[in-house]
Amino acid sequence: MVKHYLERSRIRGVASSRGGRTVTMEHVATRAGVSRALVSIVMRGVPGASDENRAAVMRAAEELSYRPDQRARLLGRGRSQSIGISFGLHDENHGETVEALYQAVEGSGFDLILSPNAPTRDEIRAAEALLDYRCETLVLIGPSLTRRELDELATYAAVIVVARSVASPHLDVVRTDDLLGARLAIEHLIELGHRRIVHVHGGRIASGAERRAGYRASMRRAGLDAQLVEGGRTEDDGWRAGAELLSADRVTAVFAYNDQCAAGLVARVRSHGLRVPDDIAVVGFDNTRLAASPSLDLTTVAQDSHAIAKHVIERAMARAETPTAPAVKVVVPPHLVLRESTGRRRRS
Amino acid sequence: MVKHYLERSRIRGVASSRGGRTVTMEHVATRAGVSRALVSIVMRGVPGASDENRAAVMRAAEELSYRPDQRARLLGRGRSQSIGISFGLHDENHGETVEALYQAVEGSGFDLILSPNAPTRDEIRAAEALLDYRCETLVLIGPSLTRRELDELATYAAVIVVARSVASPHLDVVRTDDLLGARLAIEHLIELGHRRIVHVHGGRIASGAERRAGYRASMRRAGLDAQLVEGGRTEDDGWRAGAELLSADRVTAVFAYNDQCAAGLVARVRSHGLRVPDDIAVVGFDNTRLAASPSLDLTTVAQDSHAIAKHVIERAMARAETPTAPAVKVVVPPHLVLRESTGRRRRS
DNA sequence: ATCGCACCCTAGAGCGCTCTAGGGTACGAC
DNA sequence: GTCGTACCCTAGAGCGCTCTAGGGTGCGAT
Repeated sequence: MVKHYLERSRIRGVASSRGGRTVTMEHVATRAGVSRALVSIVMRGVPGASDENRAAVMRAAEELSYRPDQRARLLGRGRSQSIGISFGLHDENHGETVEALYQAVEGSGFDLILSPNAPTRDEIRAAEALLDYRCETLVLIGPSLTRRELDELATYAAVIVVARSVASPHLDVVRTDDLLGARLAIEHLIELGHRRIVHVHGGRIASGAERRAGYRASMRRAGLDAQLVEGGRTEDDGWRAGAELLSADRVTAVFAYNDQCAAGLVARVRSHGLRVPDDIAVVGFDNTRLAASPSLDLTTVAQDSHAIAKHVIERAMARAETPTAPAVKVVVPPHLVLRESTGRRRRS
Repeated sequence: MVKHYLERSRIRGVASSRGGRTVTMEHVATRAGVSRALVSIVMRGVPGASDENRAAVMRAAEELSYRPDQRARLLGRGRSQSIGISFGLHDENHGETVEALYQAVEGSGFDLILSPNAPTRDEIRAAEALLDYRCETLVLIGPSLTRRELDELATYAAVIVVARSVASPHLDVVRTDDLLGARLAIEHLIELGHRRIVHVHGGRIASGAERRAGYRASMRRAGLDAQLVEGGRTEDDGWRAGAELLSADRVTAVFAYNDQCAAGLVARVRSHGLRVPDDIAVVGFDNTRLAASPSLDLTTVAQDSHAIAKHVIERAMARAETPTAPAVKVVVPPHLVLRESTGRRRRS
């Protein structure tokens, strides 16, 4: 195995000449005895080359272990054909979506460029980095930007907001039907015989309002009283909410904003000697790995990240065609995953 | 606010002409009344422009809301000056490192390009994507590639392995001193009076061997018997290991492979009515958010991700200068974070 | 023969930057 | 006045691709 990098040269011109580390299309063309343009045709997999030459080019590329330079590719084609993704580096659910996006983009000819946001790297920063790469479309997962900021971003590139609802006419939105999700959770609990069902809500976080509304509507429909307790997205929030629950009267079931919140909550009530689901049933949201873990075994509302990803990519491609088309809002139905935290085993 | 994208044209040439969406250096130069080269000088922030022109260029750029095209930038400079990062999309600890890397790279002139790996996107795939962007350096966080595969990657670009030790002479390594970490954990437990200390280990996972060795050495040093139980990196693994622990004899303390494993373990022993730390003390590794959550409040070995990131970037820059220099192995000391799972409160 | 038409293939002009080489200019020293 | 020397600035040649425009070639139809 040749250590190519040992031969690497600091002299700029050398990189593209024969023998240097960087293999370009030129080298492949020469070796295969064809023009650069034809190599381009073959590498892009478009029609316009004879089977014979196609094979020759592929072989030459293989032998030189040639890989097209992505930077040059993007620059060369007029449109960048790349989709920028801004996501929360520490948000497990975002990771799920990103993974699904990679699967969905496969074979579409588009590239994904990631730009994480985190406590020390805000969303504006993340989005700007994507703009610098001339992404045609910005996919923002669960953004906490204001509507004004989102609209401004939309002046620079097409923007698709995921996992949050925004009414702006300039933004495509793809999100889970949180209302339905909440309804599935509540109806399940009611069916199990619960009457005093509390919602530990997410406050102003993305989707918080929708889940709250869904909870309220479902309770009303069943003729039950809604009872809200402030929660949040983290275990800490759930833990705190748990304390409040313990002091509440005869609560038998809880619908939490998300799985993490539910986890903290479960930990708290368990630490007070109560059992889940016997003393208190719990439903989460998102179906994260955590929910599936045996220590929690949490009934939860699962978002269909594959469907979401599929729609996002479709939207992105459609936008690339017709930038001026009116904004599209896609709502994807979730489904309920039954586990022990609502007594799956008792039922079966 | 003008909706630039509404004016976007499919006609290729138009993009660079005045009035189109894409603002190029040319436009800024014209507006500021200078050459493209001077705009380049100003945008790069290098010396060679008068204060007067510098201001004029900045103003023109501002007015046109110009941002240099990153793709062209990378292509234009001979060296790509970009560092590719491969990380586990679902690994919380990797996220921590990535965030620290973004902070560390700040102002260095280098760019970070992310490529996640996940169950449906293997590490080879992730690394290849980075090669396509002509990253000078590949930073692989906790890779589970074989040494052979790593060595092969090193023939295409400089490779820095993070959070795993590899003996190859072609690979720089930056990692936490796992031996020391294990020692800190064990010595802490011993100091608290524990004698029967079990290690729920990580098997063949990255760092698993080192932490095991550190545990063994520390126990031996204290004249105690080592006792290993198979664990892993997930809560499930910890949960399963917990079962085995419960049947073990008079174990009073556990050192787990990582925080997640510890969490599963704690959940299991608690579900059997045992209390942490009263009946059993637990120490984790990584100091993830989870460890800090009130439901766990886990004593844990904290990796210094900022120091690690700093070393990684330093290494990457040094490699860019002297690709042929011998491999450097950097070991960063961790520290112990005391929390309730080993009885912090009792001590104070 | 001549034309029309696929089908292959290539030349060459970009894409939007960077950076080298070299041209002015101003000013102090001689 | 001449030279040296900073200091600014610009022309223009890349970087490694893509893609349009157009040049063969071979073959069946006329």
